[in-house]
Amino acid sequence: MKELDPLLHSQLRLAVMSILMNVEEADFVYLKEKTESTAGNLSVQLDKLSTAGYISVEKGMSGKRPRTTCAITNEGRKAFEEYVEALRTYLNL
Amino acid sequence: MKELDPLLHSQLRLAVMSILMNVEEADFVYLKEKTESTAGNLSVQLDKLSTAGYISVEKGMSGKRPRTTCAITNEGRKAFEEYVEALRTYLNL
DNA sequence: TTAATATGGTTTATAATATAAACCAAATTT
DNA sequence: AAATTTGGTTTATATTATAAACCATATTAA
Repeated sequence: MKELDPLLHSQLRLAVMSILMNVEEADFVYLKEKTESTAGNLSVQLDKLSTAGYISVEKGMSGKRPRTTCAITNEGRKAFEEYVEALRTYLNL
Repeated sequence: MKELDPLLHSQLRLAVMSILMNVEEADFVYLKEKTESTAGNLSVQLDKLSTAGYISVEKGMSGKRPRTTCAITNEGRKAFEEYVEALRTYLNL
């Protein structure tokens, strides 16, 4: 049976990747609301995805407030697709 | 976003459930070979699935050697199907 | 016949992971 | 000017997965 990329096989990281697959970019606050996660948990998981090269993270400013924007990378897209393929063999889809 | 049943969202337990979805029953040795897991890990994960009521575990004898046979329960089948449904929303399948 | 090895596991210790709590700086409101 | 909100990060803790160590019986080899 195929390996399931452990970086993607995590509920929160998978949710984030799932969102980023379908949108040009998304900011921290949006991801937090959509995934109903705590800020701390989200911060940690974004770091991991970023370190793995699966997403890019831009820390900028929106007016006077900080704004962190995330987008999926090509590598991330590829990894996500491979993960889905691997999962199919488990789910018989 | 839907919750992913943490009992099923584990590579080894998911692999076991996946196998048991497609077969009447399977014994310990077969599951170990198919999943390429260590005996210890498999034993622990089978216990968890059993405790959750997702599989039944029968410890018997095959000739002079012990033989542990597993089968999915209706509850397990239902949980697996719900897990697949929840995952679909992440994978856009 | 007894010592070594294989079979089919379980129990326990450890490493990895996810998660939340505590914290921080700046902006806003009271 | 004190309290609260916003947008996070860092660190501590709880949970989980995993393998290592172990156990009992059976088989094989010396």
